[in-house]
Amino acid sequence: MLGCVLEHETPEGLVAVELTEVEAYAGDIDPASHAYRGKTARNAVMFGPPGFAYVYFTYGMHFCVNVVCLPEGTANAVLLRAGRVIAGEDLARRRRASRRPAPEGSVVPAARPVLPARELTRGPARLCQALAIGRVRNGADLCDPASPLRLRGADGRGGTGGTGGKGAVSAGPRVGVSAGAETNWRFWRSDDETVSAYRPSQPRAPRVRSAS
DNA sequence: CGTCGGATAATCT
DNA sequence: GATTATCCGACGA
Repeated sequence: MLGCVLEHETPEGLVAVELTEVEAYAGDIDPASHAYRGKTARNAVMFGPPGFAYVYFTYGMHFCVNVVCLPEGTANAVLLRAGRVIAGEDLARRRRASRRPAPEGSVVPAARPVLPARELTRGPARLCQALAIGRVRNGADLCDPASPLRLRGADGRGGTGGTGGKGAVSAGPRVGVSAGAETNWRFWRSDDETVSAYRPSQPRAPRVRSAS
C-alpha cells in the first residue's frame, strides 16, 4: 500500500497524498487490533468487505483512517500513518494550521508559524486533519473512483505501490500500542522525512485528585 | 534536537 | 472508572 495515493475531494477542494507509512492490524489474532475482542458498533466496518475505510475517533480529539483488508467476516485493516502531499498543499496547510489563543492581554492573535511541507501529513491524525477525514467517511468505498474518499495506484490506475523502485522499505514495531508491541507490522519508506516519529506506548498515571 | 505534561471524549470493562 | 492505533506547546540542551 506504500506509494498508493489517497485522495479526498470535498467542496473546499482536493487533497491527495502518496502513502509513506502504514501499520497492519490483524483482527482476532492481534491484541493491538480494535477487532481483537469481537465486533462492536465502532469496529463493525472492519468485519465487512475489503476496500472500505474504517475511521475511528481517539484521544478525545483525533481521527485515524484504515483500509479494510481480506474477505468479509475477517477483521483486518491497515492504518494509514503518513504521506507526502502531492495535490492541494495549500488547502492541507490551511486545515493543519493550529489555532493558538491570543496571548493574554493582547488583541492581536498569535502569529501562526508556517508549517513545513513534511509536517502536513506526518502522523495518522495529522493526515486525517489535512484531508478533512472524519466520522462521515467511516465506511466509504475507497475503490470507487466516484467516491469522495478513494485510493488508487501511483500510476493513476490500479498499479502497485511500494517505493516505485526509488528506495527500500523498512519495518518495525507499531507506534503507541501496548499489547502486541513486539510485532513488526509498521512499514515505511526508508529515509523518508514524512514518516512519523516512533513513540513507544506510554501508559499515563491515573489522574489524582487533590486531597485537600 | 529531545523529553514531558496536558487536552479531551468515545469506547469498553 | 480506565484506557486510548495522538498531537501540541513548553522547556532544556
